[in-house]
Amino acid sequence: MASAASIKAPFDREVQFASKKRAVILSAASAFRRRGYHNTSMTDIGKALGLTKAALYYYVRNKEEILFESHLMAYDSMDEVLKAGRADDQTGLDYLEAIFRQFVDLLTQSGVSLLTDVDSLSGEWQADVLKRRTEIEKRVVSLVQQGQEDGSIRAGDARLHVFFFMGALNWLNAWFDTEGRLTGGDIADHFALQLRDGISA
Amino acid sequence: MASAASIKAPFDREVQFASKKRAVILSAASAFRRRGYHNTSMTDIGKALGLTKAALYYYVRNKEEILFESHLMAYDSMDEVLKAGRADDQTGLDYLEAIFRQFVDLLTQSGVSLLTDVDSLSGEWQADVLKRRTEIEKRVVSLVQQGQEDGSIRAGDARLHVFFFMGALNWLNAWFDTEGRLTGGDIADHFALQLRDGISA
DNA sequence: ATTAAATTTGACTTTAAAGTAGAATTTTCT
DNA sequence: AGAAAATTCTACTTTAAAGTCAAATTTAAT
Repeated sequence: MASAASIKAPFDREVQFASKKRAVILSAASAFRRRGYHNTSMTDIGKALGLTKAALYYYVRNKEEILFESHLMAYDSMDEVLKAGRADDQTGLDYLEAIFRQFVDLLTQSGVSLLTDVDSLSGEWQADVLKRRTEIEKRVVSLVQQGQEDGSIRAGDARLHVFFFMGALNWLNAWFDTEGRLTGGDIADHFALQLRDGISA
Repeated sequence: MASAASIKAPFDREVQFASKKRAVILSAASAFRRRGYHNTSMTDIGKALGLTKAALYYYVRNKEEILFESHLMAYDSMDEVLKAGRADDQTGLDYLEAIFRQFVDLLTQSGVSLLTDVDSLSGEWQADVLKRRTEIEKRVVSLVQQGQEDGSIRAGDARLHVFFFMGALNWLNAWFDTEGRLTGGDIADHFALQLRDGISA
């Protein structure tokens, strides 16, 4: 069994394989974000890594698996963010803001892509991804509700509150990397304020 | 020349042709919104109208033209909204809110779809669509700036203000028709408030 | 009723991209 | 060095969907 922290990791076959597979998925995800799933061919994905299309099939079963894993990676990152607990002195609104900032950071700085091509996934895989997304949405909705209970967030349909600012997050993918003069931090600051003012009590 | 208001319109061949072509595009746009451009085949589009795939080619040159026209229709509607002038007693913020409400109405009630598949358009067509979108964005940004000048909207990068709430608009497409219990009006009300609070001075 | 134009179709070709097979190469281990 | 395993390649097949075309049908006017 290979431990990620092991000094031997670079010589461990499983670790090698996993990290290459990960590279395939990350690179593809970035292309999907920029040009869309269907406008990115397996040949393109290979080329970006200096590989031939056929070589990719050593790491993944098919193209759909890449899309699937791209989605999972994004949701894993978001779950990770959501894991961090809330400090006792934080209001619900403060906490929500902190989470949202980290979401923005993920998208602008960590190369994580929130993809919209769920419909290109079939059956089971699509269901899995939608489940993950719904799960995260529910947790964010519940954060909003906590804020409403402690009086830091104004009343109103919590789900609509969430859809509004999650839209900003998704839309980020469409324009961000084409806008050179704004840093991820700038955007996080701005968006956090707009989120806060938009729903504070 | 066929006038749309003419009593003879139903017997006018050009009018017939135009309205059928329009139906093709609207129906396709709705499918694109729900399942995505590449997950909707010409056969699907035909079937939805009780036609065979080949019949569609009587109305459009190719599939891409449908996507192109879908985009244009959406932007035409938005331009229409933007045409309405501002009343003298309206603050910049009030005016922006009114515009935004109408955008929401378009998407929830008028069957207009704001598509994201710009990358599936090639060359000239893609450029045209992006130009239209940029144009609209600019006008909205300028509304925000007017609000900042009259003191109704707080300071800050006007483009970021706009990207935030335009994201909400785009994201609407992804979830709206799957949510039966909310009317377009509900959403417009809620979103208008969240927009307003998010950027008011 | 006939005719001409408009509309639609069934049956086809084309195309782009996914996916596969087996050979070739590189890496790791002894 | 030699063998075995891992990795990648070239060349191919398959597939799904776009797009075409000549013929059939429908519609509207004389």
